[in-house]
Amino acid sequence: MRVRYAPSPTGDFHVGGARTALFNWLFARHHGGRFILRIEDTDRKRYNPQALQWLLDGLRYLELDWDEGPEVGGGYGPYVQTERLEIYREHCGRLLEAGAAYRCFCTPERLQELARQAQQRGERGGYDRACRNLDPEEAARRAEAGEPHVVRFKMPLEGETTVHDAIRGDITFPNAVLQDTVLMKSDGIPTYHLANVVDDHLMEISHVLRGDEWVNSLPLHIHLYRAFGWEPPVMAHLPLILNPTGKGKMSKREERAPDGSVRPVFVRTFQELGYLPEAMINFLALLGWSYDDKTEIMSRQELIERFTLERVQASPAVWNYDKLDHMNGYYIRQLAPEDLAGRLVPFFEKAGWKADREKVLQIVPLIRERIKRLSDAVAVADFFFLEKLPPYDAAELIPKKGDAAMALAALERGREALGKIEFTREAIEAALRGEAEKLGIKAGQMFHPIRVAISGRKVSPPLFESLEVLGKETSLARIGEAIAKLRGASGA
RNA sequence: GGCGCUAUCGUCUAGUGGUUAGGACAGGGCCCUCUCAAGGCUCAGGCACGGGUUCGAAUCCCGUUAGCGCUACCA
Repeated sequence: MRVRYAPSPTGDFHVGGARTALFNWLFARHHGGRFILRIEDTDRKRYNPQALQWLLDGLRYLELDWDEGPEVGGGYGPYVQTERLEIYREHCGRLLEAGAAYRCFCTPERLQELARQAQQRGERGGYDRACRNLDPEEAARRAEAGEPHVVRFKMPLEGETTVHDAIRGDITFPNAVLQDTVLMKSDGIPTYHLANVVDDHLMEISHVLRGDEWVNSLPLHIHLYRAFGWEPPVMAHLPLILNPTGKGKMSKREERAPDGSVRPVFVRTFQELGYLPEAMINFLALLGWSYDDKTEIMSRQELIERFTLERVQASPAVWNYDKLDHMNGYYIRQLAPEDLAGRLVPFFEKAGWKADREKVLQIVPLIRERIKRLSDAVAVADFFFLEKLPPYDAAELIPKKGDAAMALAALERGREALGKIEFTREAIEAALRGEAEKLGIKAGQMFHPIRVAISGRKVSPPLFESLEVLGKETSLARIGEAIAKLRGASGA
């Protein structure tokens, strides 16, 4: 079995595309087939030279390896469509010769006018097939003379076309609504339809798994295969991914909110935010596919073993960031501490901190249950790395049902007690609890000011462990700063 | 507008004629607890509507409605 993922390099690698790639990849790996990557760059206007790199990087991040395609080659190349132009021209010629297609000399202006008139009538009608009945020999002469033209496919005018989709079953279209679609543009570059069909055949693709937005062009594709005298591959249209709002296809753009947060839609952004490839794969696999009534967490290997087309959903799926975050958090917690530490280091370094592995390894147990994305660790663990704590208000130091005097007492007694002990988790806890008791305050009221003093925040990783990792010197210094801040604020 | 696809908790889904309609995320509560998490227990929440077929429909058929997609010399 041979399947392909055939993206168009027009922009950033989108999660919708990643899902399509993943289903093809899982299908190939499950059946021991080949996964082919083909670049469909026939749209010169929207071509983006960075897109290919984004795509390749994204596939590598997700660990979706391709057996044939760019960089790896293969026996059916080239795998970039603009390097195959001669092949399409030759095949287009065959269609022309067989009378299955015709040259159309209608100008863009005429087409526009046609559309305008249709709209005036409240219709949407397409091309009027004015050139369909031109004498082929005369048309050939005009083309020879250099007259600009496109090549259109001759769709049947009457009756209906029934096509088969492996997921949806038979689908029937009245031929009257089908268009004489352009196969070859006036610049000699084929449209998607021609190039795609020709390549899928020549590359011996056995199963086409693509997005649902293509079902309406399936009749054209099937007629193309027939016109060439080819057997079409098994066609399967995957359910679309919808926006979290449920309104429309998943957005192709991501905008940064004023606070810098993003709702990622590009694979690159998910990677930058610290989504684990194993979580992405697992989540994406469940978007339009399921294994049974209980199992959701599945390794790459399990996914490969279990993936079948039969269990692919026909209905569209709404993207759910909460579920992805949950899953990513789960996978983060499953990571061995050394592994997690290694993955965290780049994020800390990007924040500008000296993050040696040893230190990160100490921090990992304190934060692994508190992050959903690797990048979250930066905000959670900042106080371990920062030389100077970000400014906070003295009022933050005051515990619940307490006042400045209580905070001050807790800090002063805490500092004194901590100064006298060996800095281990157990000793720290014992010392702090002891002081709380002596002061006649609740343990929480004792811990709160110290937490804020060492982390600069009301919410932090576990206090005793944090103190231990921070070390005696830094801890006492920060408590000292808090005392000074509190004294200053109380107007002394 | 036309054509096509789809329709089970808010969301992802299990379910293929007989089930107390199951699970997960999100939400509520309780437990654990130094904050926040994580974890455990638990509650609430659904077969779009209307007709058939059948002894019996979430499951099969038809219609309605709704959502989405396509309707380019873009893919």
